[in-house]
Amino acid sequence: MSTHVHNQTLDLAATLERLGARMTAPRRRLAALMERWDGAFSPEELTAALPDVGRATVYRTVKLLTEAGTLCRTALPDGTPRYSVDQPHHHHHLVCVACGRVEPFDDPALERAVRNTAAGARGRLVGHRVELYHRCERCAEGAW
Amino acid sequence: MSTHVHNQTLDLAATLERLGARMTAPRRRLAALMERWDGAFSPEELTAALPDVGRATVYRTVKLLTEAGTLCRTALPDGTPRYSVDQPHHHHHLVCVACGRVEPFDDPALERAVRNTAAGARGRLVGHRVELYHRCERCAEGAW
DNA sequence: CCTCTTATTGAGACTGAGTCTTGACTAACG
DNA sequence: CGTTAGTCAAGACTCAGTCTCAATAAGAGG
Repeated sequence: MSTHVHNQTLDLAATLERLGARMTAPRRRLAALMERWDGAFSPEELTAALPDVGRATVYRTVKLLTEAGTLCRTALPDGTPRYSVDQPHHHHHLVCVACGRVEPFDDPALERAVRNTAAGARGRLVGHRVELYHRCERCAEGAW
Repeated sequence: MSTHVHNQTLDLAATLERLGARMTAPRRRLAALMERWDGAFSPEELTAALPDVGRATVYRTVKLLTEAGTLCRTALPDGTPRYSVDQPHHHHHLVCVACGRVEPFDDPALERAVRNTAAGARGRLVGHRVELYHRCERCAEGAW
């Protein structure tokens, strides 16, 4: 049993292993940062937090982890990207319109409703996305 | 009764009136184009279709109409913008993952489910968005 | 350990969407 | 008509995201 609890959520080593990719310092630093990040983030924010890691590397790593299914990408209606460490199961997003924080949630009743709606739609359904916009407790208090 | 049926959906004249803005040739051309456009569009597509209208004008007009509530903006998960002539009532989007076409839909049962989920969420809910991704009939046939 | 191969890196050039600036134009109204 | 303020097109600018390339270092095999 080691002293440090290593990143279980991202499981970087396993992911890279699976992809046949190398474990490098920038990747480790990025993974650690995402892990301890509170909520969702954009590549820009990661770059700002790690100025000595090249922009290209940040974008490459985020893309890599997204394709590996480790990260989950979404976009606000204005197109701003939000990445978050993916929940292994199907889920949706609760987005704070003030601070941009994204929390995952899921609700079986909602899923059922979506499936029912889908049944009525023409064509082959391949997926769906639900986003709830709110003002989180923190922002509601602060009256931003 | 005039020979031409004018744009009822966009109701450009009324919208501009309401904003105290002027009715100009580029705006008329853009409105007509959006009106006859099949599905959702991006500013880029409008620009390509009307090469002699300046890019800035296209973006300004789209922004104007969006703020006026005449257009409705959304973004695919990859951030690509999709604008569509807004339905006056609350609705959601059925997006074809192959051709990018967006159709509005609404479903009272789904709305109820969202409202129920919202009731369980912390903070003040200010809105929601549901997107169903499918392969539309046209694309399903064509096997794109 | 050492060496070799090859993936990965950071710097910076590049791209393309979207915005801003500017001088010319014109809609709207008297 | 004449005036004037909103709007126009062109093109400079910005900024996120991608690509190129020479230098570096993982990690496998000796």
